[in-house]
Amino acid sequence: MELSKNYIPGTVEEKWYQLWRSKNYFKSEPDNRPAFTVVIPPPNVTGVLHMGHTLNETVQDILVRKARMSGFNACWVPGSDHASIATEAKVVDMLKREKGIDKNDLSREEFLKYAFEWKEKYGNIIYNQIEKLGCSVDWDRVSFTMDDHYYKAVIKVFVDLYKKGLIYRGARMINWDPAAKTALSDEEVEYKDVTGKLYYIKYEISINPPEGETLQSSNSENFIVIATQRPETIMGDVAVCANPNDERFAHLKGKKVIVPLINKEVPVIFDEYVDKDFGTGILKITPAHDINDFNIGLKYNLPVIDTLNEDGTLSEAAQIFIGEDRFVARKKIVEELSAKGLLVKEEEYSTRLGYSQRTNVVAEPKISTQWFVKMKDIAQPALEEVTSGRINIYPRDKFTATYKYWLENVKDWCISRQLWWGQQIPAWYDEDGNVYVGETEEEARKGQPATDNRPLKRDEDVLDTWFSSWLWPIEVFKGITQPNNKDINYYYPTSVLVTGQDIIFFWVARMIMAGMEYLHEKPFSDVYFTGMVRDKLGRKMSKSLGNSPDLLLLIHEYGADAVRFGIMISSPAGNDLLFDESSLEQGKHFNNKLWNALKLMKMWEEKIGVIDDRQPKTDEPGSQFAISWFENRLHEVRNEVDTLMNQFRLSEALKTIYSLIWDDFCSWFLEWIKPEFGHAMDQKVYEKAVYFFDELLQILHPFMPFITEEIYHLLKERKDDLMIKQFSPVQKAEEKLLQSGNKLKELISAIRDAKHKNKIKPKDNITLFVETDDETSYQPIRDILLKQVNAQNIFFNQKPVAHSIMLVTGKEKIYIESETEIDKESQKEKLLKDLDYLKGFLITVDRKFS
RNA sequence: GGGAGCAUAGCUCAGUUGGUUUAGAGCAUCUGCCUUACAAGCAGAGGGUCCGCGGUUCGAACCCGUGUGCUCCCACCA
Repeated sequence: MELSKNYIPGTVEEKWYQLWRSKNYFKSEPDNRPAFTVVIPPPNVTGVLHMGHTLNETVQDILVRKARMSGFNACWVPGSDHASIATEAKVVDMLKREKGIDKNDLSREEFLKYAFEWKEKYGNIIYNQIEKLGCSVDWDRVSFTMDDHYYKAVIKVFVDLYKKGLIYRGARMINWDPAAKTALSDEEVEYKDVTGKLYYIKYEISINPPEGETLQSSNSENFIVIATQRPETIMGDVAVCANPNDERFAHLKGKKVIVPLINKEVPVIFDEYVDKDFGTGILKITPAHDINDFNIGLKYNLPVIDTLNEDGTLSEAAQIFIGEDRFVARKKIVEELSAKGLLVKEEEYSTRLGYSQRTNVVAEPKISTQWFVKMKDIAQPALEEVTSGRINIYPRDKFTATYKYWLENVKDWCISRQLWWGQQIPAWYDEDGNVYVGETEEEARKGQPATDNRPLKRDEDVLDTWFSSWLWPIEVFKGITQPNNKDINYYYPTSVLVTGQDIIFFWVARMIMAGMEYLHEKPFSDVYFTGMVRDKLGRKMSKSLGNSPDLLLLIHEYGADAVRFGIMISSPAGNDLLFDESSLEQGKHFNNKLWNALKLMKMWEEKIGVIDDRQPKTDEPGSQFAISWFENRLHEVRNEVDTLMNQFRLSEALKTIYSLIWDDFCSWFLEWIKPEFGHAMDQKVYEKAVYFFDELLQILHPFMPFITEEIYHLLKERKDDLMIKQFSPVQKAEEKLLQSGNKLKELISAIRDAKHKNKIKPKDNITLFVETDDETSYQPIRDILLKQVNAQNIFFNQKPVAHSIMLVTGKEKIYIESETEIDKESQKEKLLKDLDYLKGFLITVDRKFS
């Protein structure tokens, strides 16, 4: 068979993925074996896989494949998330751009039709990418958070929590996204440091002018200065507030001030909340647009004047600049204040603003009636699962504290969204505003005896995406809609969750809550957080920077195995990963190394039994030594790799395997058993080499599934496939053999080095001292040395003699080049010490013939 | 403001209870080699006040203290 010069991944990958799939290797059904279950963190249905997904998916596939080969019934559930706000934004945008349709002109049903069409059209992109990456997911279990049963489960959970009193509706200050025109949860707001401006505005003190007189123009006596970042909200002011201990404002007790531009009188109030030393020491109270002001407003029973519309423009309540965008209005108001001499100054101010995670616009604090989940009680069991160690988080130090802190201080979760794409809240209202909750309208009515047959109107809003994703590990097995079914009983709790640290609150914590609430059991035993993928300069990957590579292009260029290799080798557990294409290059080279080892083996295979006319091979003992050494090295590495993988140190596990294959197998073992030029390969030795190669391919397979399967089949004709080949039990390595092998490697390196540096001339005799009486123990070494270092003469002795002596120690080579005996005390001492350390070898270089 | 993590070669990182490490790997750099599996390779080389300072110890990259720098998370200061 003719093998190509280099490994070509493309067709090989396509071939094997289809074969594996057609043989149902990815499929899982409950059986007698222990389950190893992983649910994929569902990517957004209309998204594409970015490098972060690639890392997560690769990690999961490695764990799943390893488990599958280790006697587990491995089940990896793929799927996607409807991602309500993100997807809806995309559909709205598409409708406007491609069809010129405004969402407001569509009915809910019409819009959802477009949205589902969009999902059908683009929803398969991620599945295709998951496939190309080689992920062994069970395609018969693809789940989507808007599947019929899933939708029902979400509704059922809402109703259930409502009945338990854990869901309530109320007017609260929430974060509002003026672009998407929906409420957001606190977690969906990202705070960014920005340089803003602080405007110092004059508020005149009302002096109750007699009828008919206008207000006096300002002087230092009759106005105060208030600092604000948001002059466009002054029309919503309902008071100004100072600290009661602040002497400067004591004279204002009982007075009123005039809000500029709209000339509205508001009272001066006093509260300890105000920091005397910040700004001007007095602040305006705008309950509708600031959470602190809102709280103060509640305390002093102040009115709430919302001066903004849902889209962030000024409302009629603002009286001026109605309909102008909030930022445009700010500019105009500043101009007008300035024109009227009411703007004292403006200064640069560094602050933090909340941005909507999805639309990236500044979120607006807004009073709004929304649905909330009471978190305190359901958070408690979720906290205990982690603090008790029943759920392990990796890396532990980094995230356990964060997790605890959030749960201990958890706030209620705003779950209603003013969108259409998602599970519609199962609540109905009558004309009087009474609320009816039930899975259907009929049921909702039933729950409330006081109702007559008045028509009810359903709540227009949908639920937060995370209110569906928190059921993911349960409902992918229909655990909510069909409790106690065969799948949920077998697969739950799942084994490990692999996900990004950025969704620890959004998703991980809430899944644990849902698991405890509905199955009274944790949803997974281990949580492994991967780091964030950055570019090689450490920058976040983003579309705008153009530093986020296209996964399919990378696979096309390097092959899926090389992509997997590259991303794993540079991925220290839990730390951010700096993605550099050169690591993919390294993966490609590694493919080729494996490929060439295969080529060498195939060459040998052809020559087995072919007798040539030269001397029969003489290196039998050498090969035997090589075999027993490598066998133990293999055991050693398998133990190491198991330990590392159990600790999720996958990057280190891969490095260990890489060096086992490249260095120990290719550079040492294959060289040691290589027949001398023109000689045939011994059948038994060859078979052993094939066995080792098999083992290596198996250890590597979870990391690089395609090339390993391909080589497995090219190496030998066989009926089974590597992907489902079961690992043999791990054996303990024999220390002595490992050491002998290492010593021999050191020895060969030392002699090569000595030759390189001309310390040994080609015609030199090399005398090797071995601390043993047993000649057979150094015979193999002699064989290997003869072959490896091409020494003319190698002699063995049991005691060191004079002349030039080279000591081979662990790391360095010490040459004693004297012509005389080693009688100096220091040299003797050193020699003895090194001899002890060496437990073995000494070489002398006899310069007699040089 | 509160909390967490990190700091080791040009870059990315190992270094598991302090002692077989006068500090290792991969990548990058430089120098030789197209040697009959592999130039996607082989053989070599250079490169480090283990962030600074102090302490514990026979012995510290590792433990303690302190300072500096970076990163992340949380938090309502106009």
